[in-house]
Amino acid sequence: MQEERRLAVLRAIVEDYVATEEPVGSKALVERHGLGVSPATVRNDMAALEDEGYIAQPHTSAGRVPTDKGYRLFVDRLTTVKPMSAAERRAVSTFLDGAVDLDDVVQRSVRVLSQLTRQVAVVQYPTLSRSTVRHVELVALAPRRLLAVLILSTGRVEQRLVELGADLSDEALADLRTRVNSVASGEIISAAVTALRELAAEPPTADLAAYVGPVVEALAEAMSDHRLDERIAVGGAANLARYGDSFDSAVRPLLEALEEHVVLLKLLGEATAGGMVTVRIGAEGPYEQLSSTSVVATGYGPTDDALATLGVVGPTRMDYPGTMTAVRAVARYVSRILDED
Amino acid sequence: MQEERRLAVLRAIVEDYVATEEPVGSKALVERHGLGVSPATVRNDMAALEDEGYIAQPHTSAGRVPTDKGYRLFVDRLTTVKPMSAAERRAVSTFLDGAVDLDDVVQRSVRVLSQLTRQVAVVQYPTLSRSTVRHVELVALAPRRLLAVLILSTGRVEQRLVELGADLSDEALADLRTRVNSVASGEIISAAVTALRELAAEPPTADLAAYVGPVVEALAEAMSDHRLDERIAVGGAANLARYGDSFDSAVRPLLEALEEHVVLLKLLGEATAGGMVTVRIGAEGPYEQLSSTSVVATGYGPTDDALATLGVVGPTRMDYPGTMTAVRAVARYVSRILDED
DNA sequence: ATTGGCACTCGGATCACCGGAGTGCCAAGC
DNA sequence: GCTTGGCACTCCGGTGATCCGAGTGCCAAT
Repeated sequence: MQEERRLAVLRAIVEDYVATEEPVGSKALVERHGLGVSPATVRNDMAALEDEGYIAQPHTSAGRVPTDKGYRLFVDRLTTVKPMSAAERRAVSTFLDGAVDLDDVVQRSVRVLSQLTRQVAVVQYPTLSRSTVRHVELVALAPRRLLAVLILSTGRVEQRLVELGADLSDEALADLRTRVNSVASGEIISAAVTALRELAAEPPTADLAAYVGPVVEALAEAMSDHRLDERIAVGGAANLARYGDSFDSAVRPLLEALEEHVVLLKLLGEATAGGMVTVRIGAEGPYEQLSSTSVVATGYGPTDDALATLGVVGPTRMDYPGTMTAVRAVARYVSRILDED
Repeated sequence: MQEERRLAVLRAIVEDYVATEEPVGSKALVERHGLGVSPATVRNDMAALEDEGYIAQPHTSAGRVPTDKGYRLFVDRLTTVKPMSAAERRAVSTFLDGAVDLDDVVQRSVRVLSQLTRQVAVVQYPTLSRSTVRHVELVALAPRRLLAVLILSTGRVEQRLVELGADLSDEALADLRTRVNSVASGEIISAAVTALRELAAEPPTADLAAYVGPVVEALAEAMSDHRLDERIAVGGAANLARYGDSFDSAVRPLLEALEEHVVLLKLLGEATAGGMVTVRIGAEGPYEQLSSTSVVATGYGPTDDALATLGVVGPTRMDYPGTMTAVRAVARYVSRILDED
């Protein structure tokens, strides 16, 4: 069946090109891979593949190079999952296990991911929207000023200063504290916000009417602070130095993107749950200038639904199978760690 | 006086080389700058400058290029302070004035500095060691667990969970809170740590003996957490794309350094107080691999003694006067902003 | 459908060549 | 004693010309 062999040829081309970074010709192909046909046959297949847009030649009479479409087919149908070596696996787990807090987990993830893939790694901090409120604390700093401390299930702590319109008694504070916690603790952020707003709309006692407003507003603001959703860690930018050719055209926009966290987030895309790894190849992404870079990403988080996204960014010419398993593995480990505490 | 003219020649060489990125020859030199002598004279001066090691020729019969030593002399003696344009000044102040909190101030500083200098900007977060304790708050979360919140004069807030060996009464907590604040509030970090340790060593009441230890330890640990001293923001890495030539040799190690915050800190060097800008040229720095990059940095902070360091990193071939004024200006603005609140 | 053969293409390396910018030095001039 | 014009020399960098080889497409044979 020649259709089958054509795909084998495409796979071989992709693998060789990724390994050598040079256009691959028919002869070298039959030598390096054990497909039992002659170069001429392969040439016919290549011509067909080129007609269908899976490969292209940079110049007449040069070898073939996969197109975005070719990579896409490769990723979708030709990838054989290659497991990580035991050593790699061990390195990941021991390195990540040493983390002391959320920041550290993210930091270490970025590092290990970039080293594993030799690519630029990007890890989004766990999103607030999916996490739950563990506890709310209200602390009187002065008669008319208090500190609202918000502790989330992800381990993140946010605090806000609140100025009050009237002096606050200890009893009222204690009352407010219990009421706030009873409606918010254990709730998903979004649910907590609405519950708090309801509380503010109908103050249970006249005593509280003067305080509940500003306190709830401060908490709601802290919970939905969008700047937090945008927090991102980047690592392994030095790997960009391996781009070698096509410098100003490829690396510069990428470096710019890495500093624009909003852009980066859009690049990573929506978090995908359940161990699914998303691959965006070249021009499939949202940014024209990054048409020669691919993104391999996946969601991660305690349960099955993703809390945030993590992945790597690299040239379209990258080792997709290896990168995908690395991304998947790191996501799994991070999820497990976040689950523990 | 020929000595004087020699220096003028050196200055002209540096300026031209920085502007054109090409070795500068005697003829072009007399044309572009109005030194009223002939090329031959300049050639003699150049020969002398070369003997003294201030300039060098990349190849025989090419123009001259400044050496590190030449840049050093230029920076030390030949720099004329060039003030920023009114527009630039306005841009800096309006951009920085929009900052909402400490993080934002640092973030914006990095951005404005990198845009101003078209170089990689580095800003160290205000060091804890110089800041003072504004307030300590202790919050009971459970009978045997409390949250210690540390508020610093820089606006930074740190919190630690503390597990206690025995149940804590409200009265003891209030007592502990006042005692801790009375010895720590307003003190420099280092003084606060020692004062707290003394408190822990000799508990004033038997009641407190069981709690004061862990609480003080948590606070002291938060105060002297060295990871905080290492926090750094980097921006403008995309400017590295302008390096063009000498890529793997120069950009790669720099990208690596930018991720190693410890390295970066060492690179920035000690904070210098009082508006003094430090310039480290090429091999003067502590890292061999960064021998073709220079660092322009200065301390910044509310008063005259520096709280932290900020600066830019770029190729030895950079516009030193412009960069120095930009760094100085940003440091001044940031200092002022930190002073306000 | 596959394969060997063959003519053809074209990119990239090599080499010779040349021009021009720049230098060093020397002798003449102020 | 500087400065300057002149001059021979060097050598980098660009421009062609040439050549080699990898690779292709096509065709006829199997």
